[in-house]
Amino acid sequence: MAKKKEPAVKDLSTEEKIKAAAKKLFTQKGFAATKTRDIAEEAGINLALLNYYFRSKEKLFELVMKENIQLFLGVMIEKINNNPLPFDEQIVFIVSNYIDMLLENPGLPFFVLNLLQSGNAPDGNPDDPLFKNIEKMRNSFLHNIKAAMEKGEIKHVHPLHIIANLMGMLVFPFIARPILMARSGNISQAEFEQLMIERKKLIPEWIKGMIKVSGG
Amino acid sequence: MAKKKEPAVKDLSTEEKIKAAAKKLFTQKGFAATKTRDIAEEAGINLALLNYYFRSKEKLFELVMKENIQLFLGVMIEKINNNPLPFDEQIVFIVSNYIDMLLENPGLPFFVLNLLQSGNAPDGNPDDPLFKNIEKMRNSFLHNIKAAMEKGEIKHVHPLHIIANLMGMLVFPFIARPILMARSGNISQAEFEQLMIERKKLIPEWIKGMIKVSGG
DNA sequence: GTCTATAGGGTGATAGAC
DNA sequence: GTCTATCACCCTATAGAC
Repeated sequence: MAKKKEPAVKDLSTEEKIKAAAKKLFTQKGFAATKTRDIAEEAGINLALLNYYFRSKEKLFELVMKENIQLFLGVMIEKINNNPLPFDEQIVFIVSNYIDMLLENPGLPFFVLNLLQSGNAPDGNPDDPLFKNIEKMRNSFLHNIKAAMEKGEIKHVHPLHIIANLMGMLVFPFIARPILMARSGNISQAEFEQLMIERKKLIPEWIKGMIKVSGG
Repeated sequence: MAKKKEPAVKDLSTEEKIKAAAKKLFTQKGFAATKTRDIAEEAGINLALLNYYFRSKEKLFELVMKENIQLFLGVMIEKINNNPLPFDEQIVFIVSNYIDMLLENPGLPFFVLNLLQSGNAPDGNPDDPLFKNIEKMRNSFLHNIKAAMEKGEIKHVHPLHIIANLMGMLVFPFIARPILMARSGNISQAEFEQLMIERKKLIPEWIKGMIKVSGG
């Protein structure tokens, strides 16, 4: 904390500039397709500085990308684990927070998917701490779904259907945005965001419709 | 058609072997992360043959990947355009065909997303014929949604919500499969397929719940 | 048609001056 | 801390023998 002397004027340090540029390019194009030279150019710095601050392209990738998600995941896992909330309201909470996060980091889902697909990313294997944390969140939520089912609070379907639907509805618009916003039917940036905000209210309703105990 | 002499015994020609290997690797790891050397090895042929049959890595990519989807898209677009079916049944048709296709080509969604993300793929721009065809399918479906709304057949919501939800529920399990099938909660290959087959029946029901005219 | 050998170009990383 | 210059490597693509 006292190690580094920050300039009074916060005009983004070289280190921060690199991180920002790297984040942009990595999320946009994935690991393999991003060149260190592109990052240097985008940051307006010299190529050598990249290796001076971060040991390697891999290390930079790991650092930059994970900083974002891990923070978010930590909060979510904690909230999902300690929940006295009825299931309906858990959904509302998850949806709202997720969409807020995605609006701020629209490139993140694609990055995570790339990571999971293994091979494109430097450590896309299941032992990756990020993977572990996503799995953890999944398991916490899975646990809550099962609990709600046993209480008769929600319908009996395979819990993975619920997770797949919830996650799909949350994340898909962000990765398939070029299709949704296709040229001819044109949709502006503002309209896209408006739709996503609408979804904060709609997704919980849709999910509720799926899990509602119908028979009594 | 008469240009090339096919061997009587269909023991996969060198050309076919390359295409098969390329398809596997490209869908698995994306364009940038796939090396021509890997393709050659996977196909059990010499590296030079790859350039002999297909002019370049790019050309091979384009050819191999698009062959699959374009065929499927053509059928879907035609069916969606000429449809005397009520909206409910259109959904059933789309869902059923889509899931069948995805079970046969599980790597395809990720490939398309990579393509759309532009930069990773050689021609991930919106002028790409594949992109055009996806857009075409989207627009056809969009048209049908609007028609059904005007007939009062379904509820009034922004049509893109419906498309996003339908596509998300169809496609997401295939791209996020490593999460759904995560280690600890383990799910086997067979169980995954079983779930997807279940979804053929369930997704139309869920969608129906979303678009049902409630008031009368 | 299939191979070996290599050209030709780009990428990540570092040495060393300032 | 920042730069220039350069190395060592790996990749795609091709020339040329068989």
